Amino acid sequence: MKDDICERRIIHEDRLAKARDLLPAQDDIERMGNLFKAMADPGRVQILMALDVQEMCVCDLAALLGVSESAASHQMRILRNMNLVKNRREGQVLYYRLVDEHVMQLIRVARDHVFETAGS
Amino acid sequence: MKDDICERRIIHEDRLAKARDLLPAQDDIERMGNLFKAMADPGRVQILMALDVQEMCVCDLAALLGVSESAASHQMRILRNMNLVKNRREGQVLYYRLVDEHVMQLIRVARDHVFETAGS
DNA sequence: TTAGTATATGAGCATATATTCATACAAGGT
DNA sequence: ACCTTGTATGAATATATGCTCATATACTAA
Repeated sequence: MKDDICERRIIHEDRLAKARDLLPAQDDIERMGNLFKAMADPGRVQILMALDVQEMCVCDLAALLGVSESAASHQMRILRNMNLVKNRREGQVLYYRLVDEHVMQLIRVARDHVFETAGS
Repeated sequence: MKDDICERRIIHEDRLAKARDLLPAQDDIERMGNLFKAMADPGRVQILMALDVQEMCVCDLAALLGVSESAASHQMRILRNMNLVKNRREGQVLYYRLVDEHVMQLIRVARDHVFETAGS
């Protein structure tokens, strides 16, 4: 039975074991990465910050970002797929808003971090 | 004097103005996006979660992720550049750790979000 | 100094991501 | 029924990202 990390140096086996112990399932890790990926774009950060204070429709958001409505719609799909926003239809207009508190918590911590580490 | 959003529909000018008002400078938005970008990879999420409980060196992290040490080093550079980790040299070994509380706060909120929206 | 270990980094390649364009769908007005 | 508006989506293209490989650097030991 071959060790799958055979050819690799391991300086601290204990730390490795401890790390492996506390990590969530690969599937959850993947989803966390995807969540951050959904926020890993300045346009989408702007969208989320804007949606924190009010509902907005796609064409408003497109105007805010200065991009086409198609591009904005693509962004919204990414945010929807990652469960960051939900929408409500009123006639022809879809109003988007954040799904829950988590999203804004992430935004706030990120903003704090950026402000505190400014210029480093 | 031409309006720079001339050809675009704007349904709610008031909301647009309000959103523009509260948004941070473009530069900060950019840095927030880059922060999330730094976390937008399952491997780096694992690294950050591991570093929350203990210092680890590059070869430990490479073993944890099951990737080459070069690949791990590249990941660490990304995390370093975005001010998520710092290191301490002890002889030939560089021990990495998280720079501050923000990083783990982001990880925790993301994990909560993922757990709560599981299967949707 | 020479050799060895731990890590960093640049180039090149494969894959992923974002935008544009064209088109499709959904709702409302006529 | 038709046309218009608001939004969604697929394909194509341009850019970005992550990996590997080769090489460079930093430190230790002999």
